[in-house]
Amino acid sequence: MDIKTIIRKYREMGVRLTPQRLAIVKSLEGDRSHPSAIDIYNRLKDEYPSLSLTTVYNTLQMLKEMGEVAELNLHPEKSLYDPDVTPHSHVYCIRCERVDDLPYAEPPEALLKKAQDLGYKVKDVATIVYGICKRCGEIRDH
Amino acid sequence: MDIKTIIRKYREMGVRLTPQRLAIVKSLEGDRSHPSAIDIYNRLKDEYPSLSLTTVYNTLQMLKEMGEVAELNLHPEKSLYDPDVTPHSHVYCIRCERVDDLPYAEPPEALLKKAQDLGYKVKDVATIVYGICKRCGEIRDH
DNA sequence: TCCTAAATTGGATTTATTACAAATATAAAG
DNA sequence: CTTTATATTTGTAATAAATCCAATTTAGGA
Ligand SMILES: [Mn+2]
Ligand SMILES: [Mn+2]
Ligand SMILES: [Zn+2]
Ligand SMILES: [Zn+2]
Repeated sequence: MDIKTIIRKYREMGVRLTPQRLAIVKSLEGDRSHPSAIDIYNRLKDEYPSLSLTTVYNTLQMLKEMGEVAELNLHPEKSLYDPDVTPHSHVYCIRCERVDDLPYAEPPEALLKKAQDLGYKVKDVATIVYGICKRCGEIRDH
Repeated sequence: MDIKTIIRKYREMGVRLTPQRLAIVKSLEGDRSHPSAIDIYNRLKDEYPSLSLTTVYNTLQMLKEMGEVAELNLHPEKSLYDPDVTPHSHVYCIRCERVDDLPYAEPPEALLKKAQDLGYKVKDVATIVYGICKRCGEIRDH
């Protein structure tokens, strides 16, 4: 996710370059926190008081279709968004909902094989590690 | 998930054996469809016209805590429930939401290692294969 | 500067899930 | 079998994420 690339793509697509879209893209650039739509909205609403949550959702949807952000389904309540679209995995703290990146690792070949045997055309594989983060572990420990 | 085992567990826990709970447990036994709470509710409401969705959720929650069903978060909209709690993975059709079982496969050691290095106490790993099922592939193909 | 299609906004709507209080029913005791 | 205490169910209301929609605003080309 690189602002210049995205601005160029926007122009190529004939899509308008609005302050809201730019703000969302800028806020996402280099962000490793895996924010939800509401997180992004809350971050920006002071600087853009008229910003609407709908615009955040619309822009995320568009960025997703452009392949510039990935939507993560780590837990049932809400989707998280990741401006790093290179293949990698995640660890998710089941206590505080913290998310950290894990490197890319080749998924077990047997799974892809079996999915194909069942007739599936495989598009993606997600590996999610669930655990308790350092801080949450320490809190419980005293 | 075995009815007799569950009935015994219920008795041991001093939990009442209501017709609703038994119906939900029976409907889940051997079910490989990975139903949502509403799927279960719809299946049973003819036979138990007074059944409430709340009871379905309560019972699923209880079965989850008993370790008799697993909650799957394959997509953001809703949780699916799986009476097969042995470790295994899933393929999810992104067109029709069909879910099939995949065998258990050891997750990449590097991921667990890295999660631990980050300070996480690992509790579980989920591998989800996303793809297009046979039927959905054929539909698009003509 | 003007104009128009595209985008934003705010509010309503949908859908999954949880909360809660009143009604009901399990199962133990008499 | 009847009574009773209380666990459970039910129906409805409340939450929360996400989407829909019509009215208003605005980007950007003419
Ligand atoms: Mn990430
Ligand atoms: Mn399964
Ligand atoms: Zn934590
Ligand atoms: Zn399908």
